[in-house]
Amino acid sequence: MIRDAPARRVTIVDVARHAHVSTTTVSKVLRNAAGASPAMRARVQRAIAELGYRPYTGARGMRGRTFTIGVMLPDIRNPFFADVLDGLTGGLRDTGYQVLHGTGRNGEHIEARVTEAMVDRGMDGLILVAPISSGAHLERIARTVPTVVVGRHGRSTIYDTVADDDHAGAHLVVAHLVGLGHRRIALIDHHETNPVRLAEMPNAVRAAGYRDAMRTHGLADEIDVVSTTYTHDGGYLGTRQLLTRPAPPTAVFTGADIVAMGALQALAEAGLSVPADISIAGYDNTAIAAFGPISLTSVDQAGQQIGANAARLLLDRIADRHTPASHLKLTPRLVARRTTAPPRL
Amino acid sequence: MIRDAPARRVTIVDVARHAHVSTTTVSKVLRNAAGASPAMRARVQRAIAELGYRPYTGARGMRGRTFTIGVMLPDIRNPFFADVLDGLTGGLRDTGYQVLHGTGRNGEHIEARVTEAMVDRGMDGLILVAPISSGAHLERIARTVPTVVVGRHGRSTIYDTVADDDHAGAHLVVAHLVGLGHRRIALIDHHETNPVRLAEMPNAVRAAGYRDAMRTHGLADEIDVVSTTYTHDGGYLGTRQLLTRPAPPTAVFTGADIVAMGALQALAEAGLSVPADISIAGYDNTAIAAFGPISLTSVDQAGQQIGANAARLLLDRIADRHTPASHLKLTPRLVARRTTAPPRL
DNA sequence: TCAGCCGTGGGCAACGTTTTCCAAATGTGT
DNA sequence: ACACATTTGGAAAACGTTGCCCACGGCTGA
Repeated sequence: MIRDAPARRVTIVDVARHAHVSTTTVSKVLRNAAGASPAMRARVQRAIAELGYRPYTGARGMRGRTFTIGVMLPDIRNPFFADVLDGLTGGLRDTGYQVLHGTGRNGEHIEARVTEAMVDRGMDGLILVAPISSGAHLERIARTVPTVVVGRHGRSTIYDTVADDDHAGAHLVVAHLVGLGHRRIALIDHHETNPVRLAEMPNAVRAAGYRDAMRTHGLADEIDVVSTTYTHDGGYLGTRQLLTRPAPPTAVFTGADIVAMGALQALAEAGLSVPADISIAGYDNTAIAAFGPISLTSVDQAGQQIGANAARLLLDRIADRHTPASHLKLTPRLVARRTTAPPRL
Repeated sequence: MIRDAPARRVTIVDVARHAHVSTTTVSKVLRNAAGASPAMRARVQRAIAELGYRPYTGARGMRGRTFTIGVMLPDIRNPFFADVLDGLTGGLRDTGYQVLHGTGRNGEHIEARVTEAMVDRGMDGLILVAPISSGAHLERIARTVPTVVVGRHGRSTIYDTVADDDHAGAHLVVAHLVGLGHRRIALIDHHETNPVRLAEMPNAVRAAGYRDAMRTHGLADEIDVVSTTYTHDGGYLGTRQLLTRPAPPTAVFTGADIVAMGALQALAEAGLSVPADISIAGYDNTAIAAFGPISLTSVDQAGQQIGANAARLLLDRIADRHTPASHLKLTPRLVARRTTAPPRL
């Protein structure tokens, strides 16, 4: 025989029998609820340890709680989300909640599947990181289970949000580049048509911030936006497109570090050197930006803090569903590195 | 009032009442089990759609299945694991299973918490990617729920495994470097003392493969191993250590791409250029290795395929728990790029 | 015509836990 | 010693789903 018949799981009934008490008492000890004497507690604890009992979450769920927090991440490859996740798990440590995550893959359909799967599994709270779902879907979810949305700028009354101040972040970058003497500053943006998302998604807000900052610095005529995608390939293609301009930009602001990577690759292939020929700035300050040989100027939006705050808000929301929704906006910070310098001449 | 009282979830009873049938019939339709006429099916389907009913997984779990596959990832930052996850979810698409993952953080304690949480949640199958837990723990898990272990070389009779042939991979790298003319080829390894893991963990097998290959090429005397950790910092520190050698190596094989990143940084700081002064090879062929400005020579272990195979094995294992355990070993491939070249002189 | 057989739909118990209620036991103040 | 409050432990009913049964009706074949 290759593997034993899977031994029946130890249940609360087994523990009760083994400790010569009722299941009620065991349950009280488990939840350390009132109504069990210290002596009983000790006895039950011992039985639990001896039998290696672990409560079955499915059954607990049927009575209301699963001690599980679901986290929807759009993309496991973006290290910024890893920072957020670190902050989250840090904030949820020692709370008795277990964090499980699912990947939405930046697809509306897959994202809906993941979030509904989490609801179906009776999770006690949800954290949705940079979701692309419609506001209506988000509100429907949030009405069912306490929810915090990270990295999106809507001001729902139903769910809390934590986001980076992307508008300010874009201003930081433009100000930095203008300060270095640049005027032809282009933006590589993530193409977006949906009007709701156009207002709420970080990329849209960054783009708006860029336009606004350009105008503020009297560079309204130099506004130049290429719409691609927030991917390595998007940065590559967008940059190639920019290089065909009659007067190519002297600096490119990419809305995300990965996009900047694609841009760097396109520039290397075109034989242009950074920052001598052209300056590049990213957004997110991911580990790769800090990496020496790359040394990308970027905007740090403090993923860990965002995650930690989201965790805190979620715990508050679970504790009381009736307080008004909070909307936190964290201030970003420019990290100037070696991919930005004054333009030639 | 800020948010409505969370509406009671629609249950199978509601559907049954709405369709004027029994819950049994609804259940049959849900699982498309035999014993329901086409007419009934249609009626029930309509009721389900009208009410927006979704089965509650917790209750299903109590009857045996949760349609959930749990994936333990050690570290969400390593893009290689993202490849594995892509392969996994690809292989599990359209099976009705939902994938949820948890992070073990390369900590024995946290990893145990995550895996047990998955068991507690009644998951139908588990995929453990590069776990660091003891073999005993893994077998205990696998006895409870169908389990596939990815990236570890033990040959358990209880769980299936899928791994890269790390021994062969190390041979590929050494052969490549020797072919370029290198003799002083050092290895940066992950420090490991636990004897079981020493035999089973990929890093250990890579190290063994390195030693073996060096001997094969008559370079037994040149074997030089620095033990640090498989992190960026580990690569940085290990490389600094190697540079203090009386006769520093002309080539460094790092057991992972991230380690190579740290190495590159240390070399850049030391004013050495790659590959003119020293060659560097990594392992995993992560996206960053392929990235133009880096262009790291690496070993591709086909994360997607590993994941897809793990998914297939798991589905087989769920279908039949009694077939003997399979142990797949996938052949890696060297991807030579611009960080390796013949040594000076 | 009738025994036997399917096919169809439903009743009901079970899964493991929490929680409400209740009874018994214990303690307190006279 | 007695009434009364408090503490302690347990019985039992949920929670939502599945799957084993069974009953009923219509058909088949002799």
